[in-house]
Amino acid sequence: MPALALALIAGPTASGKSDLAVRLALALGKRGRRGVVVNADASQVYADLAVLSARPSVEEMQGVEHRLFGAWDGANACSAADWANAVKREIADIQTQGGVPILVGGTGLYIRTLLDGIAPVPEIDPAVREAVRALPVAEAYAALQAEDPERAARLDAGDTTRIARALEVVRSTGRPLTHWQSRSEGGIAGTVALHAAVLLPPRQELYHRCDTRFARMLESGAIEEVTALLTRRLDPSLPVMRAIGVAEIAGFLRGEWSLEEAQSKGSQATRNYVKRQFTWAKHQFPGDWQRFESHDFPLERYFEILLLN
RNA sequence: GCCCGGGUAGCUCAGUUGGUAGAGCACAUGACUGAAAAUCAUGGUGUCGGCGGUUCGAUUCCGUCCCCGGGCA
Repeated sequence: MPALALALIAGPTASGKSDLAVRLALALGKRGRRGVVVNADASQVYADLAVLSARPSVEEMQGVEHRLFGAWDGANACSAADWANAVKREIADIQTQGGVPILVGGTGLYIRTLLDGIAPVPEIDPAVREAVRALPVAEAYAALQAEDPERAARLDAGDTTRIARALEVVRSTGRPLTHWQSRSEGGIAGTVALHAAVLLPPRQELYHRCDTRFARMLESGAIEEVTALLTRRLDPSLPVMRAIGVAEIAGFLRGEWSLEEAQSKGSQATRNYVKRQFTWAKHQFPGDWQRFESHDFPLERYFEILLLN
């Protein structure tokens, strides 16, 4: 049985990837195949963030089915593995119906987890997690040096996220992270015919688009969106609360800075993020995935094989 | 016009009792295994406003001019 087709359009924020995904779906439609766009972005997953995560609008979707956009309530944190499990079900479902899933997104870790799998670390005891995250970094690092010196040696002393993760894993599972990371489970790379394209438009152009994009968000409901989110009084450490723009707009709403400042902070955060995505896309995605540095990506030619079948 | 502040990195500002300077941010480069729009690492940035003077040596002291604030007229 031939491997089932899976398209992937990856790239940084503001690279125009969502639009290309829709165009690919429409092109498939013209040839009698059904393309379904599936979200591979960590923030677009949350229902609470339509404007701020630049979720495609109904018009932008152009009648193409989209899945896993706004699928999580902000009160629930979605991890890379959570997303991978959900997306696997969607992919299987779409393929069963003869459709072609078109993954689109910017979260490298999510995409890697889906394709290569991830270490089978058991669920972390919530009490352990809470206690670990309450520790100041220096203390957490000192604890890690005692409990998992091997991992501690490989981490920078200020890397709060990874130090907390390593510490919660040893404490909750009784084994160090390296033990679990010696193998990865659940990857689907070997079971699909993957057609991947990585978009990397000129940096300066992207930065410019980040600025206009955040300005437009402020005009089109981002402030209202954050107001609504704040009334939920969610744990500020939840991913939904850390999406770009939330803290920037919240500060404005609290009167800590002007709208103008909120805008420049938000644009700045977006640009910084784009740089990180760039570095990931360049070096972390498999080397045989084609990178496109120009803005006119030859969609139909590149996905020719998909469109012919 | 006079009196005060001030002029140092792209920005905001430290600092040098005279030995040509430094933080944060920006920017650049990179890392990335269950919160990843997260977290972190590394790295330059430079006529120290101009011109003179004193000095072995001035960004620092002196003179003068220019520019930006604020005040008084």
